[in-house]
Parts: sequence; C-alpha cells; structure tokens
Amino acid sequence: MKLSLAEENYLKAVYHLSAEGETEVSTNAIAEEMQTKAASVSDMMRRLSEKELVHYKKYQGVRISNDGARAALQVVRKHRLWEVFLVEKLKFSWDQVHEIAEQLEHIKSPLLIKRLDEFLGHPKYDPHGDPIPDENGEFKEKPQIPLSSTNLNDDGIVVAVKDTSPVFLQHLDRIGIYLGAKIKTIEKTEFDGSMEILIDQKNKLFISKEVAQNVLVTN
Amino acid sequence: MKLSLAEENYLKAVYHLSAEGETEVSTNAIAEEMQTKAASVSDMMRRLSEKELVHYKKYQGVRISNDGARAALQVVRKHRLWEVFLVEKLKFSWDQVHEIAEQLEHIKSPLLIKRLDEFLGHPKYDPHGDPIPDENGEFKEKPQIPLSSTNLNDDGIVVAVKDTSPVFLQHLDRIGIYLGAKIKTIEKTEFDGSMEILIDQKNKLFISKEVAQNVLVTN
DNA sequence: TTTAATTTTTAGTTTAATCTAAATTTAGTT
DNA sequence: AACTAAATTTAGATTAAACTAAAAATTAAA
Ligand SMILES: [Mn+2]
Ligand SMILES: [Mn+2]
Ligand SMILES: [Mn+2]
Ligand SMILES: [Mn+2]
Repeated sequence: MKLSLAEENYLKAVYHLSAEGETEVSTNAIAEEMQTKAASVSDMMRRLSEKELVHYKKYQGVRISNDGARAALQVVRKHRLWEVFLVEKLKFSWDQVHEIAEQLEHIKSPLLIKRLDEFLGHPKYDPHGDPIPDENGEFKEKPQIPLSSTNLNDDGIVVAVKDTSPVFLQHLDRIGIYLGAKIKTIEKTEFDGSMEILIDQKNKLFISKEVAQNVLVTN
Repeated sequence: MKLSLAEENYLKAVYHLSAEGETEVSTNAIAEEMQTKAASVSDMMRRLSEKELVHYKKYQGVRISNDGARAALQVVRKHRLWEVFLVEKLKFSWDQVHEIAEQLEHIKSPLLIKRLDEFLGHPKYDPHGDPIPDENGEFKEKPQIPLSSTNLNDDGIVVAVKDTSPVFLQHLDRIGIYLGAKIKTIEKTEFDGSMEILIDQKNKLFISKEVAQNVLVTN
C-alpha cells in the first residue's frame, strides 16, 4: 500500500499520540499536533479508516490499526535514521535536524533505507535518544525517568529528551546538558520545582522545573 | 520564491530540453519528457510564465528565463549531488540512482546541500559524468565526443554517457565499459556503424552503433 | 492558396487536501 | 431531565495538478 505524504503524516501523528497517552486519540489532539483544523482531520480519518489504517467510529476518536502502526513505524524509522545521518555525517546539531528529517522521511525506497542503515552502522537511537525501529518495526526504549523525579544524590546518565524543540535543545547546549552526560541530583526545591545538579562530577548547575521534566535519565 | 514539486519538475524539463536542442521548446516535447499530456503542459506553462520563470507566447513554444534557469540549476545541482552520495557512500550502482535522486532533489534546505557538498568533497561530476553546478549555478562540462565519431587508432577516456537509462548502464556494466576506462578505436564498420575497440589496453570488444553513440570520450 | 494534418490551447471534470461556517453529537452542569 | 458548552462532523468552496474531449491556431501538402 503506497501512502501519500499527507496520509503518512497523519498516521504518524495518530501513532505518536496513542503511544504517549491513551489508546483513543481525539480529533482535536490530532489537529493540534498537525497544525491543521479539526474538519480536515475528520475528513482524513474517514479516508484512513476506509484503508483500514485506523479504527474510527464517528465522535468516538481513533485508534491506530496494526497495518497503520506498521506503516507509521516505517516512517518513524526513516525519520530517525535520517536524523542520525544529519548529525553524525553532515555535522548538524541536534536542534537542526528535525525539520529536514520531516521531509526526508517521505522518500520512498526500501533499498535506500537499508543502505543508509548499514552506512550508519545500524544505530539504535537517534540524536534525541529516541529508539529507531528495525525493518520489522521492533525497537527497545531505554529505561528512562524525568530528571525531575530522581532522588537526592542519585546518579544518572542523560539518555533522551522529552521536548525536542529547537529552543529547548539550544537551551540544553547553552547550559551544558547533553546525551550521555552524567548527572547527580544535589538539591530539589519544593517551591518551584527547580533543581541543583552536578554534571560530569565537575559543574554545578541550577535548572528550572521545565528543564528537569524534559531531560530523561537512566541509572 | 518557493516552488512546488511539480513546478520544479517542469522547470527542469524545460531547462534540459533547451540546453540540448534549440532555444524554443515545444509543448509536445515537454509532455513527452514529463510523461504527461500536452494539455497539462499548456496549463503549467501559463502559470510558470506568470511567475516569470519561462518566456511563453501561446503556440510559440517556451524559453527558460534567467530566474527559471537559476531555479532549474539548483534542482539539477541537488539531483547530481545526491547521485554522488548514493554511489560513493551508499554503494549504489550508477543505474540505480536516478530514480531515487528524482525524489531527493526536491528536499528544501540550502544548508543540507551545502553540507552534503562538503561531505562529498565538492564533486565536480556525477556518476554519469554530468557536471554538477556550484551554488551559483556555474559548471564546466568536460570536452567530450561520442565514441562513434572518433578516428581509427584514437585513444580516449570515457568521461560520460549520453543515455542514462538503467538498461543502457547495465549493458555497459556487462560489456565492461565504465567512466574512466581507456578506449582505443580499432575498427569502424561502415555497414552498421558497429565498432571494435580496445579497453584498458587489454580487452578487445565489439560494440553496436547504439552503444558507440551513447558513450562519450575525451582525448 | 485552399485544404488537410498536426500541434496547441481551452473548457469542463476529477481527486487530494485544505479551509470556513453550519449542523450535529456528546459531555457537563444545574 | 433539560440545557449549555465543547467537540466533532458535514456541507460547500478553494487550489494545485492532472485528465479527456473539443476548439483554435499553425504548419505542411496538394
Ligand atoms: Mn524528529
Ligand atoms: Mn528525533
Ligand atoms: Mn539522474
Ligand atoms: Mn546523473
């Protein structure tokens, strides 16, 4: 089944939203995610459900189907492989790659993706710490918790970021937080959720609640 | 000026056709090149001429404008850089890359192309021997003549192919003709235009007129 | 220089994807 | 249970890009 660019983008949105929260995804949530209008979403959901890529009952929200998830995962795979390529080979920074990968993910050529994957050495994670599905859509997410819910004196390694927007990533660059950094929790402020942390056993740093909630670490 | 995928493809077709033959390109020639119908071409030419990308007077054919040529050359640049990437980095063969490059050439990101060009070491020619325009659209074609019009005992290096279709390229692979091969003309048959040649001072080979006309050599 | 053949353009449809505005359904609240 | 607010769907338009069939212009032939 060959999908249009728009269909692929909608499928990906439904997949991401149902992966995050509940199984039933609302029309409005999709419209929000896609920067489009609810009316357009209703229309597309009707079409996707005719192709059996989503389960859809009017006014009841949508759920991704098995076929739909498979298709979405292939797009996600391509997106993340391209992001790795851009960072590892073309020296882009992690805040620059998402927008370009949004275009590259729609290139149709199974052989291209196979070769790209080989060229990159079969990477398992993208520059934001998100797992890359294999040819069968299988992947393993690293165990991860928000920095904000670590305990005092806990040591952790930064493995991913929840927010992947350029502004947030640039902020992390500025304050010196990066994937792989070793972080010890020194102090947690009840009042505003801010924290004091130690990076790589060297640099003490105050971070806001917003930062702490969007940096994911593992022990 | 941002162009749609369709507009870019039409512009490229007009550019290629006017680069080859005359300055005035016919509606039918474009339709042929694009695998579409003349009616669709008329429609698109009207729109492109409103944007001043082509000069167009009804029933008189079209000529690419300066702006149009500039835009077309950027698409050609991207196409050929991606072809180099696919062959040099992803180990595709020269007959497999055109179709994929047709998709990749429409990715919009000046920085991506700048970085790709650097990553590839600023290549001057693509896998078919075609010159790669620089950021300003400038390029230099190697002096080249069809193998069919060389003289007896002439020595030449294969620098490009005129026909870049997969079947032709696969045929060249099979008989052992490749970019950079040294070719000496041993015999030319008046009757059918076939030739006998010597490749790399080692292998004698008979080739058809069709092959001889589509292999371009330089001295 | 008429006529015939060919090329090109126009007119009218179609499809995908979007939008606004209006209608409908569901959910929440007296 | 009735009403209101919010969410969702439908109806109707719009735009880009394609097509077919018909009309118009150009070119070639008689
Ligand atoms: Mn991304
Ligand atoms: Mn990512
Ligand atoms: Mn090509
Ligand atoms: Mn080429």
